[in-house]
Amino acid sequence: MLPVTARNAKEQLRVTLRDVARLAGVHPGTASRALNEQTRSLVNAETAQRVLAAADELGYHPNPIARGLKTNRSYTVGVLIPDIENPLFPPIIRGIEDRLDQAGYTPVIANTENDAERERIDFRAMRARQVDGFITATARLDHELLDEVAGVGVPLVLVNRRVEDESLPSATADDRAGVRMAVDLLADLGHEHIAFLGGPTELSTGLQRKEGFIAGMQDRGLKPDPALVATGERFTLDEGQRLCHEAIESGRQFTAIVAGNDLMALGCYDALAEHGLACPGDVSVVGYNDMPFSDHFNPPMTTIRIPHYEIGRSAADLLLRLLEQGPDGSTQLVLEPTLVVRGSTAALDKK
Amino acid sequence: MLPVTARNAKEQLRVTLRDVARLAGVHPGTASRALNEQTRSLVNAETAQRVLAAADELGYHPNPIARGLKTNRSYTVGVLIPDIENPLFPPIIRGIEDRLDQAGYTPVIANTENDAERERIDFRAMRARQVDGFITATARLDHELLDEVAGVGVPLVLVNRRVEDESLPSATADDRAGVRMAVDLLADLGHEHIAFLGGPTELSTGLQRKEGFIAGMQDRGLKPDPALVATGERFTLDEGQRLCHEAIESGRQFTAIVAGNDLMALGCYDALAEHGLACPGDVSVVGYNDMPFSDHFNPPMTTIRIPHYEIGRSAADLLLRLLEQGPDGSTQLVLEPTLVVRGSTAALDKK
DNA sequence: ACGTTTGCCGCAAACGTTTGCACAAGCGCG
DNA sequence: CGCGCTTGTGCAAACGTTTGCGGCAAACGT
Repeated sequence: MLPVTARNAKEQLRVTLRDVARLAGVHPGTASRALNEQTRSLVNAETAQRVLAAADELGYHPNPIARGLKTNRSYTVGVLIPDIENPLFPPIIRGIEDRLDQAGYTPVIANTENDAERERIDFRAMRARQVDGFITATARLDHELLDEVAGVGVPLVLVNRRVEDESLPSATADDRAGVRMAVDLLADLGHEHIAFLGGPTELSTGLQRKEGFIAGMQDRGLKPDPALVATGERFTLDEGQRLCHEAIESGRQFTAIVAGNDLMALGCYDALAEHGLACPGDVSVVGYNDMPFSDHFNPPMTTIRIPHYEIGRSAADLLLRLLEQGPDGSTQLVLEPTLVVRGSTAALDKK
Repeated sequence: MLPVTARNAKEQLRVTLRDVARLAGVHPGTASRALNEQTRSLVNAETAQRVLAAADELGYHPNPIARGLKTNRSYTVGVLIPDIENPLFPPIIRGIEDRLDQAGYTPVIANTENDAERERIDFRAMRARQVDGFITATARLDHELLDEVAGVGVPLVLVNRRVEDESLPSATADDRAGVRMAVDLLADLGHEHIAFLGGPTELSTGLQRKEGFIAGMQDRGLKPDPALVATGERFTLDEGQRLCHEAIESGRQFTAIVAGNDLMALGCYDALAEHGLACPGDVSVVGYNDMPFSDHFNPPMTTIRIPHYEIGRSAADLLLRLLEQGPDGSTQLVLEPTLVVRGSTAALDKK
């Protein structure tokens, strides 16, 4: 036999549907119908009102676990992030979270550390947890995983990534256009020997930026030096640094760098400095993403701004549409990037 | 190796305990016992083996929702972060996630935007979602919320924050010691007029750093100028900038600043620059946290390093202990900070 | 030989919902 | 006045687990 207070506390903790049904003088089933928007019409308006009042009085909140068991929905969505320490992602996450919250969904975030195996594990774990859908910024999705998703029919949208065949809905910025703006800026400043130190081409961001670079160069009548078009294995500072070192040590001549993203650009800063090269004095650098703080680096970074928050929000939006209205083709949402000129680029000093 | 992938994928959709039991030729109840570490001893070793094999063959993963319904546990913990865009937090989150994953728990992260109301909402929402415990970096916990937590008896640990009465377990760095190191450095460099531009004193981080500053100054025989000890409303760049402006415009003389955290220090950079003051030429600045990228700012920031990742990990550790072994007093885990000298501090130019 | 323990395991009742189905009024209509 | 139809509600069976209880052998003690 429990002490009264303990029982009270316990019941306060867990006020169940049965309790509100009892208070309202109806059957739990009826209470359930009254509480749910969609089924409320099935019950007498007056009764519904009574149930709502009772629920309110008791401070009833449905147990999502029980509900989920019955409905196979968790009102939860998995969010896969490749590297949460990349400042690019927090704003995106914020966008996703805001939009999802608003619709009553809760994001469950996992950090895959850019590791395919870990990605797979997180993915499975989340599916086991019955997430209703996925938003992923890690588009290294191998086909096995893709099939798994498709086979189960769980909605998935990509954020800041795309897949080649455009079979998956996505919210991204126009990467090709973005780096063309970078190339244009550099060309306008008089640079002709421009290196591209990009990210892995298995990722759309890596591939499209590289393509954009090549195209942009050709448009300006410049010939990209194949030895100066490198692709790193990850979008990290270290990789940027490594690539930049290699470029310098290759002996090829260049006066500007278009980096795969801001992190890689930052790596270039380091490599340049280690070789006694000044930025932008000797070499101009432009990044990509305009991630938070890139205006505070040394020098302030010239980069391509993409609307982080909106991209996240849009991705969530896409997913919600999928969740609530079923598949409607795969929408490819692409937002416009803009050029932000700061201190890491300078006009070429003609000698 | 792997069985036929298609079948694997299909069956993974929903292979239930009943299926496993059937394949193993036992009752579902028995299968359940065999599958769970703690109850495995209740079933014949050979039978258990058979069940395990069956589970493996079918690729069985228990449905956490159903399990949670029965056991009142979700194997999920709520993580409350005040500002996910502050680079300090991602590494902490990573630490939390790593440790939690390892124990089979999933973190559910919410970003409270430093807003008390939103904090309350997130808190409630998570409780409704049956999280087993909380890790929170937002210690603005008002008493109502605290009572709520205590009343329900749901475990909670603070990360990078503490409460005055030490009634709540926490994992933090030694804030007092940290800023004393900052003061010592500055004093060693010859500075006597040092400003402290800190964060809100409702937060332990704000309060303790301020106290550490006063104590550190006194130890060095310096008298803090009350007009130069300011406390901002938030730990943000903007607040740092505002405070620094005010300090400069106050007309009081100072040659160094101890900032509440790296973000605020960055704000000081901006304010100083706007007033044509050089850092560290005219004014030295030291931050706090050594958050990612503070080595790449202009100038590279002198700051106090705290072990972000370990703090997160330790917090998770504390919570797990609470979860699995019940309350054992409130452990206050405090880790040691270290001084990182970079370019934002310089010896005072004696005139 | 006969209780009694012991070790395994099956049975079924939960956990808090949702939902198909049945059923009871009430009502209009022929 | 009975027929069918609508509207509102109750009933009970799920959803996939865990777990107390009891049963049934086999092993044991005397």
